[in-house]
Amino acid sequence: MPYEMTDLERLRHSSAHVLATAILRIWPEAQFAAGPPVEGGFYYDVELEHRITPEDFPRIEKEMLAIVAANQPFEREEISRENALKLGQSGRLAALSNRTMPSKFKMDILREIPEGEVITLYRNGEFVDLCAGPHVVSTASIGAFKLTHLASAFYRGDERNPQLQRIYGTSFSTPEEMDAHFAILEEAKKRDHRKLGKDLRLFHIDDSVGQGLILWCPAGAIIRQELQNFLSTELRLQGYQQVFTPHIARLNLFRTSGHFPYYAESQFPPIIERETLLSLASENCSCAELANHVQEGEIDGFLLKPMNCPMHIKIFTSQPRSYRHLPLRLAEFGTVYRWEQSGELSGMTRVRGFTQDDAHLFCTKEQIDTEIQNCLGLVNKVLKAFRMENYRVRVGLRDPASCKYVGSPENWNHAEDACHKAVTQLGVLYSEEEGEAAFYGPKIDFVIKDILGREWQLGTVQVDFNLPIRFGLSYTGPDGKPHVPVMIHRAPLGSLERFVGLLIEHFAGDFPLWLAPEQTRILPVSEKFADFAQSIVNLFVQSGIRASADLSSEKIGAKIRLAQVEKVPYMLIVGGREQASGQVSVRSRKNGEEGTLPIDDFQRRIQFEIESREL
RNA sequence: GCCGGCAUAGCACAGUGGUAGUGCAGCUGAUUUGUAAUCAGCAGGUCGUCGGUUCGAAUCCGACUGCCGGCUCCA
Repeated sequence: MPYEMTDLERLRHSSAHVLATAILRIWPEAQFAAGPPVEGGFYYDVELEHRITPEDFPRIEKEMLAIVAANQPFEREEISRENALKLGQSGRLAALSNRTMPSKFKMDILREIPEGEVITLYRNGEFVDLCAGPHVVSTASIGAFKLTHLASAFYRGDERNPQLQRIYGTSFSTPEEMDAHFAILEEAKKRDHRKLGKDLRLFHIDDSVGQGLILWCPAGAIIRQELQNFLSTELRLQGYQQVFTPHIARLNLFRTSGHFPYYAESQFPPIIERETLLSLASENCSCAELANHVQEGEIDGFLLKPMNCPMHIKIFTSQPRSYRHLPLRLAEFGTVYRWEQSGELSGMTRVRGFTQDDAHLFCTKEQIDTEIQNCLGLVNKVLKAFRMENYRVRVGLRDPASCKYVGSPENWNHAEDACHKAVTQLGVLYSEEEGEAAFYGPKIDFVIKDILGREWQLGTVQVDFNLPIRFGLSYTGPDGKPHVPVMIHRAPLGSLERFVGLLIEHFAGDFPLWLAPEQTRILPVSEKFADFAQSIVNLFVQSGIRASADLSSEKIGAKIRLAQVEKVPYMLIVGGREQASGQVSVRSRKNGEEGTLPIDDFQRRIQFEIESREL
């Protein structure tokens, strides 16, 4: 598929060629694979005996600078497949001259190019590369560049292939743009939720508890609780009912749902009952045999739930249902556990135990369209409440070539149609992507972009024609006959862990008042006014405002500084004048001094700000 | 999981084979303060864990654990 490169991508792609040229000047034997532009820069994958380290960067950058200064034009040349292969055989592709070793990766890539497609070379100076282009006019167009970091990557991302050294860099047409880029990176580093989470004591991950398992500290717990309260209110308004279900369930439940065999690789291993284990041990059962028994369903056990749906289904089936009960909307802040690969874990955004703001809607086929629309409306409303508006909507459809999907084609068509209609009605930008559906049904994902341009999947709405069949769900219709309901899974925030992680970065730790763990701090100018300060705290706490007093013997400047650093939204400075008049001197974190107000007035003001969830 | 880098006090860091340090935070005392850091003292460490080399290891070697960056973007 032809893809239009942006000007910046073209510049960075050309920068990758300059990087390769520079590396070849130092190590002529280097073998290159792919060198594309990426978000924030470019890279080139190289196979080289010498292990490149950051200490090599100045040397490579010096050569790159010389190549840029030499103003080498990029020349495009069409070539026949035979001649390209000949060049590759003599090591001339991605090289400065002929070499003893053939350009193996380039020849491999060459063989992948479909018959009939135009094959092109790009040259700058002595460097020749097999490349579809396009490129900038000349190396001098690269106004600023810098090598940034190293990584390793398997050729074509397949771990059976050779391991290559990946050298990352970035480039821009002017030094000013590059400075701005690094300034943004610096800012992003300050906003990193892993750093802020530690500084502001929001959460903690402890090795002795386990990788990817979040401990919510008191301050973080307040934020989570506020989010849950906010959502719970919305759920009540939209006719949901909240439920609670356990963290584990019998393995057979997940065999029925299909999660166990299908997601086995991404689940914590099953828990086998002690008696079962002892009896198997007495038969000298090996681990392999045990695993086989579990796999084949010959013994039961328990599983940490990877999904909440089967439990909600069991609440659905706990009593006879009729069409009058539908739609039945069961919601739960349900914690699920998934076995993410250790290298994939990161802070709160990629974890092994997380809490979904989950719900399952049981409805009739006729109700699907309305329910999906309402779900999308809810997600939209929630994201707007945080002014997280930099997102796109992705509709995941079947991959027509794959047979991994469960459910009849008719049902899939119906579901995909309903998603399409709902997204269209929502009136937001969306893309429909084949192969992105879940195995049980099509889905609509909300993908949000963070400050670094990384995309995170948050909210999701998924239609499921499959589970109702697997669990034999039915309701009595107006005709008095049983009918199969349709299920919709949906989570507006996705997971509270990931959402809070992104929220920390979104607000850079400066939470709006309604989310702030400590909303206001009373700062007496001296210990003489400690009692007055404490009385204000008591008053506020009784009214549900999160307040505390700094009764240390520090000077007022130090108290203010500490409150600023700890990102407390409001500071109330109190001394003799305030005590005499029953007032407080208000200082806001954002705007500094805001003048003196009667205590009641200030209290009303922030209560309004809290209740309206002002940003 | 794989590759690379990293691991020293609660946090940020110094210390490259010879008695483990600095700043902030903490505790104690003094100070009683008016809008972003008052002063002094004290305490805090099996230098991630285990093993090896050495007269001697935070430092050199190995394994493990954890963290960070990558591992999709293809000529």
